[in-house]
Amino acid sequence: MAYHHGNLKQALLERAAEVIAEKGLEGLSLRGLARDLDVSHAAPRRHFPDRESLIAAIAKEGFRRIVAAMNAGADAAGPDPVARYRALGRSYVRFANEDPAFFRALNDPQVRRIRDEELRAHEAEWFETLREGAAAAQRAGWHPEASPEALVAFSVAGAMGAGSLFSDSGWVALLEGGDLDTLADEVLDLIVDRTRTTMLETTGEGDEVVDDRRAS
Amino acid sequence: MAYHHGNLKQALLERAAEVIAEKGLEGLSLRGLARDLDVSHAAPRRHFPDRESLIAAIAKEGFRRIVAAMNAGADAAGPDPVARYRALGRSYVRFANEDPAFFRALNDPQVRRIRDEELRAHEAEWFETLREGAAAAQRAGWHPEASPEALVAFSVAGAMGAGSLFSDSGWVALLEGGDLDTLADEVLDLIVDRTRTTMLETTGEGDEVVDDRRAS
DNA sequence: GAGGGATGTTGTCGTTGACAACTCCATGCC
DNA sequence: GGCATGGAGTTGTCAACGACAACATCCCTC
Repeated sequence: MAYHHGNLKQALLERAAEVIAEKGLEGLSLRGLARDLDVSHAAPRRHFPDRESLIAAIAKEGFRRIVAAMNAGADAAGPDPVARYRALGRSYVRFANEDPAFFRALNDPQVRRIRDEELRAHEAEWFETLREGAAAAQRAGWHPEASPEALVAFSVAGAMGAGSLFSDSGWVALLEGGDLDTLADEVLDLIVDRTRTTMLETTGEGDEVVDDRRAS
Repeated sequence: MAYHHGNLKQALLERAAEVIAEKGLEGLSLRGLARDLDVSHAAPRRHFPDRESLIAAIAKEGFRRIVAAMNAGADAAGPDPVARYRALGRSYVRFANEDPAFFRALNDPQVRRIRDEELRAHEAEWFETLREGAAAAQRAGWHPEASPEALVAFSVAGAMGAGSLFSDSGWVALLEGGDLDTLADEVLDLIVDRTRTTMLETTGEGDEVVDDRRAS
């Protein structure tokens, strides 16, 4: 135990998440992590060949978590596709607030430049989660007039924008009044806009709509 | 002219914008700029005491430009407040595509951490531009049911999200089909959603609505 | 019990941001 | 005309960092 750390890779990832939360991504250094974990400055290299690969690993974990959070939120919202769609977005914003380190890692331009096959697969999975949620909502009568791809872009933009806005203290300071959670709910309402849903009379399923605001 | 550069400060800012466009913000180094401009490594220090102040200057210029672009777009959209509001967002997204260096600088988390009074003033000015646009649109009958602050948050989130989405080649690659400009227009339509505007019969001004898609 | 791979260490190099001390030069003032 | 002043640029240096190489140690397996 004196020589070998035991589980350095996991420890690096955990400490890295802490550092990102404290000082941001640009404050993350391999040597700093090594110091924090009492290993030599080159030890991290055994697990991550360079700084970028460590960041990529963090980002992958972030996508895993956020997709899991979104799916969990949707499942908690019940069967109605529009409610599920709303829960996807709400969970995304919630994640941005509750796990800012990972959220920042996901949207950091430095991360966005990384060309890593696995990372792109995780990105795509997140994207597809929103795509399928939007498509299901549209099949259930939401925005029947819009093109599916426009709804995808609208969903992605709305989620990323709301997440960025509410997780950035600088922007939040410019928002006047009220509870942030309430405001986020109102923004989600504007995005989802249930009045744009044409109720499908054939099934009647859309009539008893679950209120997903408190669901996740 | 051999000793003095003549206009090093401006040259630094211009070259910095180029570098950001090429390699991103993290690829920007004071020493690199000095090399590019054939001055000594410490020369930039006379104009920008540290790297952060240079980046802050870039970001300030970016906010100036984007506010100008948004106001110009709104003016070109005519008198209808909802059309003007839509043009604000459309101009923002257009700016994100046409001037990616400055757009990235604005939204970079590194920039968002900078505590610079002038920079915050510029941020606030941008924010207020959207706030006033949204408020005017609401006074003209747009989303009369929503709380004003929710509309502000929705507007900011929509603009930032759409800008981030369409200016990031990684996300764009996941969007299927079609022309990006058209898709951006459709997303703006979903955000603005003219059908949510209650026409004010008293003035009748809202009846002849300008189509602001081609306006800016 | 002898490899051999995985893990960690020491040492080094080039780059960078920050800082100090010095030099150059334009301008204004006596 | 000579000189002070301060803005602008230079050289030199330091600490921190990422990357790399060479070496050391540990553990597992055959």
